[in-house]
Amino acid sequence: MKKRPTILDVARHAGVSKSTVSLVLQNSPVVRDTTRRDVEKAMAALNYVYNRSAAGLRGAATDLIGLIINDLRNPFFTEFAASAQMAFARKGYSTVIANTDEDPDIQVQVIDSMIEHGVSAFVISPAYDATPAAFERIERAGIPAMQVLRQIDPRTDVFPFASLDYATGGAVATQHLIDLGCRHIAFIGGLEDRPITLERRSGYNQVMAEHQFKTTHLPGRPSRAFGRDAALELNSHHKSINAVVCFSDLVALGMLAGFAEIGVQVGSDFRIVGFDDIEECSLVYPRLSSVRCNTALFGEDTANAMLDWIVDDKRPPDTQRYKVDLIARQSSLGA
Amino acid sequence: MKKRPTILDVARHAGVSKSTVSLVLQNSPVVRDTTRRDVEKAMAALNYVYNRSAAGLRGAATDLIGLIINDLRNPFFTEFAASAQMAFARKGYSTVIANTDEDPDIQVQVIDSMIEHGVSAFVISPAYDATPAAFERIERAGIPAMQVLRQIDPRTDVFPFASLDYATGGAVATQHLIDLGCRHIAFIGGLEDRPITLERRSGYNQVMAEHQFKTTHLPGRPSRAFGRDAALELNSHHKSINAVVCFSDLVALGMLAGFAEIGVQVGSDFRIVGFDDIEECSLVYPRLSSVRCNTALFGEDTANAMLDWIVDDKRPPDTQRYKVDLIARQSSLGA
DNA sequence: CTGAAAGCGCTTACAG
DNA sequence: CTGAAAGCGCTTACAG
Repeated sequence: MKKRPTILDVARHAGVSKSTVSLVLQNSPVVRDTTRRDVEKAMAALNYVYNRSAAGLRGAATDLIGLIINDLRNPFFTEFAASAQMAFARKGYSTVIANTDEDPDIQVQVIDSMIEHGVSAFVISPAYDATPAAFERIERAGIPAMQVLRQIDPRTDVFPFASLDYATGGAVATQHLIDLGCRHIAFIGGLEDRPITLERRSGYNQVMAEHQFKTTHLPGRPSRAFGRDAALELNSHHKSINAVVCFSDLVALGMLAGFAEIGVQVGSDFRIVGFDDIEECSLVYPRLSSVRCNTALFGEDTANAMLDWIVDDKRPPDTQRYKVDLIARQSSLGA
Repeated sequence: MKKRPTILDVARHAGVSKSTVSLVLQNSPVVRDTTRRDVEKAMAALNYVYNRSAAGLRGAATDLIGLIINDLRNPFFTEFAASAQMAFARKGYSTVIANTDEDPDIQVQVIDSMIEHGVSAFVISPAYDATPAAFERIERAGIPAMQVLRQIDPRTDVFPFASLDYATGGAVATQHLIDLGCRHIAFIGGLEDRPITLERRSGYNQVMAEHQFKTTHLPGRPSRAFGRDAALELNSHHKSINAVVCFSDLVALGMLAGFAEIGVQVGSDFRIVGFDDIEECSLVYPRLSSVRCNTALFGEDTANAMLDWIVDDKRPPDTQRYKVDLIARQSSLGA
């Protein structure tokens, strides 16, 4: 673990001054091609590695992006994070990812740490109950930050918000079931009072109201376990319900498992539409209808929007809603 | 976005020299408590943020760990990465995560980038077909690195390897099915010649050989889609097979879906054991028996092993195999 | 196009 | 316990 060569070593080896080496490093057009080649040869020979700490110290912007995710184990967020990270990587940016596990304290801690590391931007899918402290620190540090998927700080003029058009998704799913002849449709899952629950359910509420159908909501955690319980619950206490829009695919998949246990035929006896369209939807039996959020594209677009901001100073709109689509499959259409 | 205060500003504000501030920053015991308090008050008042680039430049080790994952979208790797990241975070280390998507070129690129950022260690679940270039660069940079889950570089004395005891897992799963009376057991899934496939299958092969039972292997991608196809395939062309050890839970879950489609009762007509024990196993119907790998613990232990290495200079063993357990559920035991 | 010089914000001996 | 000084490896004007 001997000392690494510096630009001075490279300069000596190539027979130029260290400024010239620095210029080559920055791809300056001002350096003669032959000189550039000499320098590059020297760097290769000496096994030179660029020291970003030194560069950052002198004022050059770092190419580090902080990506903070409330629940990295959830496939939906994983997909988002992986897509964003790869989009950043394609443009030469490195990503520091942290999972906060919905813990506001961890969130503050990782934000502080990333600020110290000099990240040049934040993309945050925040934990709920985040204290204002989290965003305050970012604001004081003057670092551009976007909130995605959950709007915690109301000042979207400071922290632009990007998410998916959940309300429309809920509406389209509900209308789809009505078009199939369903009248007794429930909305299953989602923790009460959470913005995302409210958004997804608002579309359902609105369409049901338009048709003057009665709404039913069984709130609950967005998990398979809750979905399974909900299926059993509906079967014993809400016999009239014969179709559901689920808060998430995990809930819908749990319901699929629950109905399989008690022998209810999903797709004919009972129709289900999930939400998110995770990969598994097209692979389970029966195939699960779902509102596709195209998380991968969303992650990529968010990354690019952020790069536009920090590179070209083109600030994203205060609020951006990406389109969602209904993917109809066996669980609502039948076999 | 005004300039941030430096230790010099803090020193002035607190009426001490900047060395003293630096000492406080490093929690040196040499500073008087009252002085420390003054300095801390000044830092709070000025909204001081520590500049790690500057510190790193002067020689202090960075607290950055590079975590490189071949497929971050796979829940198994997500779980590993999230656990490792959180274990690092608990000890005050930040993690740069990159997903290589099995692309050796991206892998080389992110390794280079992380070296430039001065990561003080690498934990790598490498892409297959990685050129030796990837590890060579790390070696030349003299950065401690562990390979996990896949051993690409044979020099485990340089790059310690940590994984799970897959061979024993395969053996235990097979023996479990034999204990239940099965004789015609196949091993389903896993790409041929991949080390992990060979390891997981070797346990199966060995136990089958001990009992002088005939082995059957249907290789294939570790995906739900392949599992579903394999179920149909077995049903039409391998009628005698009535039990399987699957390469992964995804394959097993796919088979569950496939058998559901064609009306085969899993748990009685046919027994299935998966591999990995992802969360979903205990939530599908029928509950899926699986070889539990305890990925979360593995991720945490790996992180701690790495910290022992870089903090206390306690190098991990060349090869480490973490224990796996069979979790028997309905898909093998019956309802 | 290239060189010499100053300085980014810290840490590290070294005196006191 | 605290101060003054040097230096980490770069970048950035500024001359030439």
